[in-house]
Amino acid sequence: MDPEYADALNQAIRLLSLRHRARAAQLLAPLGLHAGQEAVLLELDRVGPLIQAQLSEALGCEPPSVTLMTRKLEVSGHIRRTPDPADKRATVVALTDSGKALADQIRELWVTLAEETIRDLPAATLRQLPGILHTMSTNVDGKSSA
Amino acid sequence: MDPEYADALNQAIRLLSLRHRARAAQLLAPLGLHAGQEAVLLELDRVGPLIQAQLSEALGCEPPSVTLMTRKLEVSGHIRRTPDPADKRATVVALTDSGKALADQIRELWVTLAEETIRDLPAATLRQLPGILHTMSTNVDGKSSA
DNA sequence: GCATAATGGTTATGCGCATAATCTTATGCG
DNA sequence: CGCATAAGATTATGCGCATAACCATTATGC
Repeated sequence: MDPEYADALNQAIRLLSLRHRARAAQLLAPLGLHAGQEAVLLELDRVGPLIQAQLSEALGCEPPSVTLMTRKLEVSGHIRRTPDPADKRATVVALTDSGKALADQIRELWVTLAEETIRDLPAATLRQLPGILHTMSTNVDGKSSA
Repeated sequence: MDPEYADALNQAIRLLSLRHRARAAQLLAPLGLHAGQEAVLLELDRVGPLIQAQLSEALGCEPPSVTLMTRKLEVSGHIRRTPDPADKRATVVALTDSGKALADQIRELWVTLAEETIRDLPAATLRQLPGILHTMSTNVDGKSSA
């Protein structure tokens, strides 16, 4: 492959990551949230209470990160962490009412973020875009291939 | 816009960011580099010595981040930081020989990373992809609009 | 020509991510 | 059973990013 193309591609992905995350942080700040925490709330709102291991899998980040993030969301009052009666190792994490309310607000913010992001892209591109991004994610995911 | 589409899009971007960065980190680790440092070396290799403010602009991250990253790359011996004689506030950053050699290796790694990333994507998509990513980046970049 | 603003850097602090090591509980197998 | 192994979670540490506050230098405008 052409090294210039490779460089342009990797750089573009890196820049998009930085900027998209930065913009998300701007939008989430008024809610008292930091970028990354919204994924926890949205996931819990989608599928209900989860074990931290399941949450880790869903978020695509490692267990230690989940421990710290959930702890902070707990002290903020948006999440409840209770020991799993069926498995004494596990702790199940669930949304509080405040967390549910926040999830709704996040979803609204995310519509505006998505609209900003795709501005001026043709409709045909928009139809393919989620699939393209998903393909690239799984392509580069070490856990599935290796 | 459809909230589900927005959610899927934002989530896909977040996941791609995490995974692409994680894979980059895996590839860079044997070189003794951490994800993010490669951008410094590649940029300096592209355009030559830079003031930190210019580097900050080019990398898309804030000056304090540049201070810390360049310091670490300096102690690793891949970069030289010298005071700018023309402007006593500025410090100019340049690659050492070791840094140049590393930049070459990074470019090779980035070809394999890019090839992995775009596996199974149709050629038509590949032609548009850099433009799409760039459009989204600038769309979501606060500094241009706000 | 001097006060004021703007620019370049750094320090301090905090968050999200990572890996490595450790502890506890579950589970599989002889 | 009992014991080795796996799985869930945490602690410690380190990096890349951010913002806020601060200092030193340069540029600006009356």
